[in-house]
Amino acid sequence: MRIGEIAGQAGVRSSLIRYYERIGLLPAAFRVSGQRRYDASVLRRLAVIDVAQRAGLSLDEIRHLVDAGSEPISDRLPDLARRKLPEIDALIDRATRVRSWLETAAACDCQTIDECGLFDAVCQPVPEAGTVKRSAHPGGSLTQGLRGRSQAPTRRT
Amino acid sequence: MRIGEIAGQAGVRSSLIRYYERIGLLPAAFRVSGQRRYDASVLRRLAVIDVAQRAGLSLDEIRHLVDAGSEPISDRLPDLARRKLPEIDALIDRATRVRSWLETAAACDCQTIDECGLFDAVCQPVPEAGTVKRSAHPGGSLTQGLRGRSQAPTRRT
DNA sequence: CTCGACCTTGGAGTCGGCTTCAAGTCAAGC
DNA sequence: GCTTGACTTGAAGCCGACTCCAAGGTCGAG
Repeated sequence: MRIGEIAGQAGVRSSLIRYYERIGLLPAAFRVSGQRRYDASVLRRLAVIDVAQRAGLSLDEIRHLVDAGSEPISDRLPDLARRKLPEIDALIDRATRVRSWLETAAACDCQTIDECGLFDAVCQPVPEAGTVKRSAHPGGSLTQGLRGRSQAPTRRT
Repeated sequence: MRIGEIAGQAGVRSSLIRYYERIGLLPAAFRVSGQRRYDASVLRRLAVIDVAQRAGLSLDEIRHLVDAGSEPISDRLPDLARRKLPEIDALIDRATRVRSWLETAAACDCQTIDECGLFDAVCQPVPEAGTVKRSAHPGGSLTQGLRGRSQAPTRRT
């Protein structure tokens, strides 16, 4: 199949497929007089990339995972997986909090966000609510610190 | 408290707080001869923004939620919440799939990604595995279509 | 043999989310 | 009064993830 067909079936633009190839997320496609030809397996790959990315992995991280698959798995895969697990747990946790709050908000008629319990729904039980203060030791702050950010994707389209 | 102190406690840069104020995510701070002064409540706000953002809401969406709180809740809040719920459900679902795969990967010694079941762990049970083909009707494709992307944040720092 | 649809490449542009920089202001201690 | 460190602003820069564009190549139907 040519790139346009793949793109159509995957629901992405051809430019994205070329871009992924360029940055090493997809292996260089087989060419017929310059034009890329694919078999259906690239659709799986694209699906995996999509899900992983939406789950908060960067293209670079995904590339490591996927690279590992094209040749004997590098010893970096289990390491990466172990490093990434707590992050994704945190993501799921946050998303769950926000979800539950959104659920409330979808039905409520409070006058302020705080009446809706946004903060409490969304943040870890803070040691002393009201006394949201803390010694400014770097990294240790509100709800285990806003710091240490390094999450998730940006999606347009 | 001055901006630097808030930033320290929240574990972010002052520039981020100014930026959030600029784009309307934080209300314009009270000034003392030009310099911003805050009370601790802004820490809650920052925490909420952080969690929501990491849960996949854009700053713009968060602004709508948070705007609504500063004045009587706009009628857009429940709407936004209802629109956002399925998205966040999808996010949680994807993250959960990836999580379970990562868990496997952390312990495995397979030779290829596919042996690790990346695709199967990460994608919806596809109608006919192997027959990953479909009529290219826009939006309807692999794993309910990669299309319609519009998720989650980008975080550096 | 031409036409139109589709493909190629490299490079520039866009967008969200920030940070950095330059040039200047403020306040507290010596 | 002067220095020092934290603050101010606006503008520019950066990064990830893409898309778009121009100038051309490929190919199958008519």
